[in-house]
Amino acid sequence: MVVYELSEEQANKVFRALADATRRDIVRRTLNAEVSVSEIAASYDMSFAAVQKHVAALESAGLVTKIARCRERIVRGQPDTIRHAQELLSSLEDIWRQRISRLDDFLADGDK
Amino acid sequence: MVVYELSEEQANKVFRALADATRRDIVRRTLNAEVSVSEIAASYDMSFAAVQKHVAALESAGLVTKIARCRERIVRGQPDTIRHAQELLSSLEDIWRQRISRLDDFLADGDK
DNA sequence: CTCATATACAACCATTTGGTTGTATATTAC
DNA sequence: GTAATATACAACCAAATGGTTGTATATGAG
Repeated sequence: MVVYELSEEQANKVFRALADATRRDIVRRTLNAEVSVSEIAASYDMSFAAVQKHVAALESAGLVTKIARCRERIVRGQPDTIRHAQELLSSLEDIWRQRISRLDDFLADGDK
Repeated sequence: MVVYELSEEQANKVFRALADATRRDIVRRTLNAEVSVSEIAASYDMSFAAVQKHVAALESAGLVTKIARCRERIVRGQPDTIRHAQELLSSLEDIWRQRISRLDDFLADGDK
């Protein structure tokens, strides 16, 4: 199984993009249904331009994509990028598990 | 099973803390073995104080804890917080899966 | 054609971030 | 006691972030 890992720079962008409640909410909405930038902007108490910037940050991180549909830009959440972030976190957890495993081996060895 | 979810503010801190390659590396090292702040600082081409700040950011996010051992402060990675972050990402993926599931239902309904 | 809508983007500004150096304190080594 | 080590933390600074307003362009409605 080939897994396309995030580069360090991509990982920075993805986690940075996720470090904001508004952006996480935009990701949720765009994973749940097709929405335009205007529709997204209508939900938040900030300017259209501010929401546009949040969407741009998510797009740059690969967490959403935009496609033109007539006048509108439809924003789509990208589950693959979320999965990549999960895999990075899993690799951290694995490091911890391997350490525990080594510790178990050491204790077992001490018993013999 | 009770899962302690991250508050929005905690989630912001956790993802913000993970959005830096040096900090991710510190998390890896502290999950792998017990290390002091000085030992961590020796690995990076920046001042001790800068590394101290990175550790403080990780501690504030709950990704590491510090315990005093004589003069040293031993930094420990906290796998639980990583798991909480994973769960947040899983909940995003679930939203997408539920959407696909709804779409499948709709298509199946259209066939009958 | 004209008007309204949807988007893009530049310029600006306050706050936060990520680094620095300097100083202080506690503990260990001699 | 003195010197070296480990940490903490304040003050400072440049760059990035997250918001704003203003302007421009493209598309759809009448």
